[in-house]
Amino acid sequence: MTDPEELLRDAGLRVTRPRVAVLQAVQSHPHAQTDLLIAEARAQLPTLSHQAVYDTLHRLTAVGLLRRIQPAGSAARYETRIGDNHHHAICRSCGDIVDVDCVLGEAPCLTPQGDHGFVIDTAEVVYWGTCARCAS
Amino acid sequence: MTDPEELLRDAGLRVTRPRVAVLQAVQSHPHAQTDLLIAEARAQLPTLSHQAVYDTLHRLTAVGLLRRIQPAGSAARYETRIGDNHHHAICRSCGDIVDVDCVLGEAPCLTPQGDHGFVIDTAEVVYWGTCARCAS
DNA sequence: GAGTTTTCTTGAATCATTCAAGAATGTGGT
DNA sequence: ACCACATTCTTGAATGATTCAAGAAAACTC
Repeated sequence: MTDPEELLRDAGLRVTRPRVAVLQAVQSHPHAQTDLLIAEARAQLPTLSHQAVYDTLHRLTAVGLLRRIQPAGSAARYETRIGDNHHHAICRSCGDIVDVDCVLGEAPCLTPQGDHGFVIDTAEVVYWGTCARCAS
Repeated sequence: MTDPEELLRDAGLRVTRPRVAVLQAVQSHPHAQTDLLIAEARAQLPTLSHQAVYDTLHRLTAVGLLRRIQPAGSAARYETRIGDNHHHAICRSCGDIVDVDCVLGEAPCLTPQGDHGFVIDTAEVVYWGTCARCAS
């Protein structure tokens, strides 16, 4: 199911032009930063305010339609692939991000030692390196 | 070896009062954010500028004396424990960070599948959850 | 189609961080 | 110890992503 209107309605949110435009922008540009999403959404809806995009991204993240990624040294990024415990590889050179399915089927490190009484709900893994293009 | 002056000299850096004060601040406040480190360093050196602290933190990170951590939703944090591939558990409620030694002795997920040709040098793991105090 | 609530626009504010230029300080050689 | 030079520090302004606030516009309900 990738229809923006349907996704919004099923999440219990009002279906508005700004929300549809933002969701489509994220769908077609995975891992994009907010400023690119603003530009993309404005291609559909030129009068759209940046604030509406910020609001929408927060809202969609809160209801679970989007996942927010905030790698060190980068502004926030968003993706629609959620709930499958995948991780990310980030290029130190160009900042490009690709999805990575963890080798270990299950969430790998969910029971660390010496956790000081933490109740852990998520293990987030980021692979830092150099992408194929930058490596050559 | 934890003597600030010696550490700086061995790293090939000039030993200055600001650098000593900043390094001591990080040593005694692991995972602290920059603003706290500025305050702590100023307890030793009241005239210290914030810019000197930023410069010093960058410099010490570049030469490997410090490690920078930038969890989602937080300003940059620094620690002196480096080079041992340890990870962090972060409390969603209070933002507290504790060190965690990974269950798997070796860097756990350094050979992900479908890496799209990435040359990966580091796997960073962040455990998100609730700390003991906030859970009660 | 009217009312109510939610959402959007506009414009200003915030915060961590960075930039830039001149003053101060550390270090190696005499 | 002192000098010269390079590095580092202070000061003050600028940046950029994000948030705050108030009124206008648009959805959904009946």
